Amino acid sequence: MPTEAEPRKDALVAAAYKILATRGFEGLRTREVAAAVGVNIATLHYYFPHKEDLIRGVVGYAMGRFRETLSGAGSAEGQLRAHFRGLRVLSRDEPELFAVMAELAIRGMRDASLRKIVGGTDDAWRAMLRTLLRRAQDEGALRPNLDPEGMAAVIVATLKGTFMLPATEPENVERTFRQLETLVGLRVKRSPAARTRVERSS
Amino acid sequence: MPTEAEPRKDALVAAAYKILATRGFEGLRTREVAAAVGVNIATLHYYFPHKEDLIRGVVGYAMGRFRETLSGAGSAEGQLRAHFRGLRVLSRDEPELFAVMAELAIRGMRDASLRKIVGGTDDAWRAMLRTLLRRAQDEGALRPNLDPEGMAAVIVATLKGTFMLPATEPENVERTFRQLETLVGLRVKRSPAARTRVERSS
DNA sequence: CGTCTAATCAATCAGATGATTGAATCGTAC
DNA sequence: GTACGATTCAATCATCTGATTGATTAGACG
Repeated sequence: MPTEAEPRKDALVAAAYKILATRGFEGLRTREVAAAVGVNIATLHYYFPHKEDLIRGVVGYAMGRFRETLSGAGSAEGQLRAHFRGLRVLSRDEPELFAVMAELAIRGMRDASLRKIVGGTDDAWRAMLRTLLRRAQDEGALRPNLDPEGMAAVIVATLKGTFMLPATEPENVERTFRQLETLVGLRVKRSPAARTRVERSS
Repeated sequence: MPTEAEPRKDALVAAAYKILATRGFEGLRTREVAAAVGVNIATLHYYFPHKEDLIRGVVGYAMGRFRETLSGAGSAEGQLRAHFRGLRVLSRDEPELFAVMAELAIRGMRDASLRKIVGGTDDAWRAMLRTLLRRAQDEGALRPNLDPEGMAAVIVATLKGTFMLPATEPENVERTFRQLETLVGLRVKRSPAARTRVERSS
């Protein structure tokens, strides 16, 4: 357990994480991080010689925090549902995580080593979804005419756009979410003013 | 035409826009903006008393630049196709615009007035897509069992996640794009092991 | 020419910011 | 209790950064 080994170090990372979530990189100051922990700036530099080192600490923490949510067990359909539910809960209880991830994603555009980390997590996420989709499809729980690879890419992109760049009311977030589930086949189409006609395109 | 009225002012905004795209808010310095135009800092402050004023200028420029791409004429299906094609081209020729939009979207989380602007553009985008989808649907060019409202939300979220937070290789961007078009019905399902059956939902 | 205004610049300020230094403090081993 | 390594702090540095000041230039107008 690396947690209790260096409490001060972890506290500094946690404080930086919080500030990064609320103020972004634009407003991340070493002094403020130290103050939040109630520690002298020199102490911060004792553990993290350079600001960049502290940032790497936050990156590791945030990415690990997110990767935790990727795990799961049970049927593929169940895991899929659990994954969606988990994200919904996460966005409600811990929106800071998405704020931090967004900051990191953007910074990754200018920082090759960070881009590698963020991209890796992204790829892992997409790979997990692809596998889950394929398995759920084999279980017969999903639309059969669905490309798992492409759909996984769309899901990841949609969730990133929804949770990491939420420029609108929560109602739109929920609508996006539901539509995504419908597209995958996890949700029955419940159109109230539904068209009962169904044109055939072919 | 507000463009040629104040060339220096526009040049400053353009320079700030460029720096914002490459360095983000984290690396936006008034001195650098002034230097890029070849002008004294005091001159910058003559036109933009505060840094925030300059930023507002960039916001207006970027948002206007993006809203331009939302226009269109012709059949709904044609407009939809044109819209997707336009975004593809834009992401290839002018990725800075998406970088700036991402910066603004994130900053909007902490700045109410900015959030209003970004959210407004977002809403307009979604509304346009919804209308287009509905019309294309009436034209019979799209899957009939598709909720325009929900699908518009998903499309916007996906495109934001894809272009504004591109943490992966371009190949994934293209895959996401194609899958999105397939979902809407703009692209024939070219699955080699294709299913010819078409399920009825009701 | 003289005056007024818009535009521009060199020089500078005040505060912020990442980082360093040298001196405590504290617990542990001898 | 002395010595030593690990922590922590007060004080300070060097630089950066947004902003201001006062002077200068250029053009318009009479």
